[in-house]
Amino acid sequence: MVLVSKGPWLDDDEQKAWRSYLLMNRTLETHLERHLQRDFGLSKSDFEILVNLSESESGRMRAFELGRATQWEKSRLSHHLTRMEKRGLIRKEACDSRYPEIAITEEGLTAIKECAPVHAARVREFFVDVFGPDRLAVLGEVADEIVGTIGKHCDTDCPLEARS
Amino acid sequence: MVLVSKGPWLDDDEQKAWRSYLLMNRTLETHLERHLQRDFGLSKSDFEILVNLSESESGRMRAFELGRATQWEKSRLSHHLTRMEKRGLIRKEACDSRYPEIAITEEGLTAIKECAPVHAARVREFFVDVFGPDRLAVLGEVADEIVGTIGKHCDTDCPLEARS
DNA sequence: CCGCTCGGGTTGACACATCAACCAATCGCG
DNA sequence: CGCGATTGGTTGATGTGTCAACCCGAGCGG
Repeated sequence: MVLVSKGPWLDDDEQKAWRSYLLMNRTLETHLERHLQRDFGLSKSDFEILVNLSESESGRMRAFELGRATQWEKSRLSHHLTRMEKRGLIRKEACDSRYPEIAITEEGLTAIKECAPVHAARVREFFVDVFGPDRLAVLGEVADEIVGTIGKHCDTDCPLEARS
Repeated sequence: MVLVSKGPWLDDDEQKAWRSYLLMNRTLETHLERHLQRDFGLSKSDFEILVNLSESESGRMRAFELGRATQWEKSRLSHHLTRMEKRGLIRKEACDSRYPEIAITEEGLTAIKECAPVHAARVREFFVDVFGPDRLAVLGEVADEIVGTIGKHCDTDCPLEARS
């Protein structure tokens, strides 16, 4: 346990930074997601699945690989995959006499190929370019530290099932 | 329209930073929210509403002031307030022969007073202290820039109703 | 006075996330 | 062999967010 030097409460600067961060998050997320939805009819979740599938060699993965890649809970994954199948973006194929594989469809492939560059451009415009290379590098470092810190904390603390 | 110097796609460093950022977000959010829920039975949304109410002088606000403060859509706000009323955290009072005011209840007040310091401590531990003052200051700046950039972009572009 | 629009707010339908319970094939081990 | 534990996956209930439609009291032009 770290001795908290300044007490548990946040001082004004810290509050301000934290709230700015929260606001940035929400703004970025809703902006990106709104456009994704409006222009291509895809949600952030759809996008994430399709990216993972399309980046794999065969365009097909076992569900739990997707789970590992996305860090989703299995039930969320299952639900979302059935919804995506209904919309024709993916297919569940029972190939090797066991658990099904998830395959991207033609439709899903064209969808992701259309929207990925546009999405990347938006990320560049509103995130990468505003940060600039130096500050972006710093952020990357800190982000990894934070993930590491929480990870360590959880190892000794909370019963997350989303571990490898 | 800015001429994108390096093309729409992200290079490796940018990809890495962006994905680190996304992962940090998810990790932080789920961690904080999970604990808030587990320890106090409050969601992030509950917390946000209660903070705003408890920070106001009278402990009561008009719904659309909450809307302005939280940047939520009005329907989300309405739904969530009715749910919170059912749980006894707030009350809707029709006071001045017009639209109702939202008042925090005793129960809501004790809830927020209990959980706020613990939550703040977690934010300090996993966010503020990992960043450290310098990097935190930088982040605050960038965050505001990004919010500003998206805001400007939206003024001339998208029909967000969540504007003052 | 009538009919307008407009702003604050509610409602309903639907998409989505989470939790707990369940199912079924397999593996370890007696 | 047999049986319990584990693993990969599904299901249903419930809480939450979003969109579009609606409601209703003001203000206002005629």
